[in-house]
Amino acid sequence: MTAGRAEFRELARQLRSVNAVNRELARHLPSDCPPASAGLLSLLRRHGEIRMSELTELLGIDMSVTSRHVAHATERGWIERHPDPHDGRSRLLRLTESGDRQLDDLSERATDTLAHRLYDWPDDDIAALNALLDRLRTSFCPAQIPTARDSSKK
Amino acid sequence: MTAGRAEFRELARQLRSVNAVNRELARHLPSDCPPASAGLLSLLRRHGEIRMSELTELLGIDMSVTSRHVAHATERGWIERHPDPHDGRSRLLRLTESGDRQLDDLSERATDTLAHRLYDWPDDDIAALNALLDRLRTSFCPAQIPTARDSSKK
DNA sequence: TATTGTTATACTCTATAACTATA
DNA sequence: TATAGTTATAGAGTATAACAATA
Repeated sequence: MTAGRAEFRELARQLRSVNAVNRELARHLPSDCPPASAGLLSLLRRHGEIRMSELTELLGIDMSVTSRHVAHATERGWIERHPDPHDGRSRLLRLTESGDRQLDDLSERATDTLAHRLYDWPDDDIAALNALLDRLRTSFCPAQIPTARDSSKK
Repeated sequence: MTAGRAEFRELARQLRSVNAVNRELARHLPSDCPPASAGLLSLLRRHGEIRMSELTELLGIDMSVTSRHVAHATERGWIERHPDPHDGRSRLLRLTESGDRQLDDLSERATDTLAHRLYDWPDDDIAALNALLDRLRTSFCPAQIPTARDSSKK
C-alpha cells in the first residue's frame, strides 16, 4: 500500500532532524576541514576519477558551489585537477595520497562518533537504515555515475 | 550483534546525502519562509508552549541562533513571545493562528514533494524509515521535553 | 555567582548571474 | 550556439564571545 500523507509529513520532520546529527558529526572534524570537504573526498574515493559536472550531480548542488569546494580542497592538497583528454572544457578530479590519508582520518572520526552514540544499535538496524537512506537518495537524485569498482567497464 | 565500523562509515555517507534531500524540500518553500522557520513552527506545534532554552535543545543549535530565528518568525507574526510567570529571565513561545496556517501550508508543500518523489514507496518502508530516524534523533539528542497533548489533532 | 536570552561578529554553505574557454 | 567551469555577489545558517537582566 502507498504511504499516506501523515507519514510523509512525519518524514519531513524526521529529515530535518538529521541536520542536528550532521552538525554533531561536523563538530568532531579537524579545524582545517569543513564538512563540505569531507563529502567531496568521500565521493571521490567512491567514484574514482570524475568530472566537475559529475561531482556536482552527486552532491546535488550548483556547480559554482562545487567549484569553490574543489578549489578549497585543491589548495590543501587533497585533490588534483587534471585536464580531460576527451574535452578541453572539462577537468578530471581525483584524490591525492594526502587526500586519501585525510579521508581515512575523517572516516575514523565520524565512525567513532556514530559508534559512541549508537553503541546499543543492533547491526541489522544500522543496515536497514543504510538501505532506506540509500533508496531515499536514489529517489531524489537518480544519477547514473559509475563507482570506482565498476568504472573499468565504462 | 553490534554494528561494525564499515556500516557506521556507510551511515556517515548516507546521512550527508540527506542534506541534498532537505535542500530539495527547501526549494519548494514560499520565498518569505526560510527552512529554519519551518523547523521552528513544526516543533512549536508538536510541543506546544515552550521556552527558548527548550526549543534550543530540540533544534540542537546554539541559543543565539534560536534567538535569531525566533525573532524572524515573530516579526512575521507566526510566533508570540510571552513572559514566563515562573522565571523573569525566560520567555514562552507559542504559535499564533497565522503561524498555524503558515505551518499547514509548509507541511502541504513538503508532503507534496515527498509524495511525488517517493510515489512508489510502500507504506511500510516509509514507516520503517520514520521509526529508524526517530531513534537516530533520540540517540543523538535525548532531550526530555513534553509534547503538547493536543498535537494529535488535525 | 549562575542562568536566560540577545546582539555583534565571523565563517560556512548555497544560489544566481556574469564571465571565459572550448565544443 | 551550447556546454564546462570559474568568479562575484548576496542570503541563510551557525558558533563564539560579550553583554543585560534575573535567579
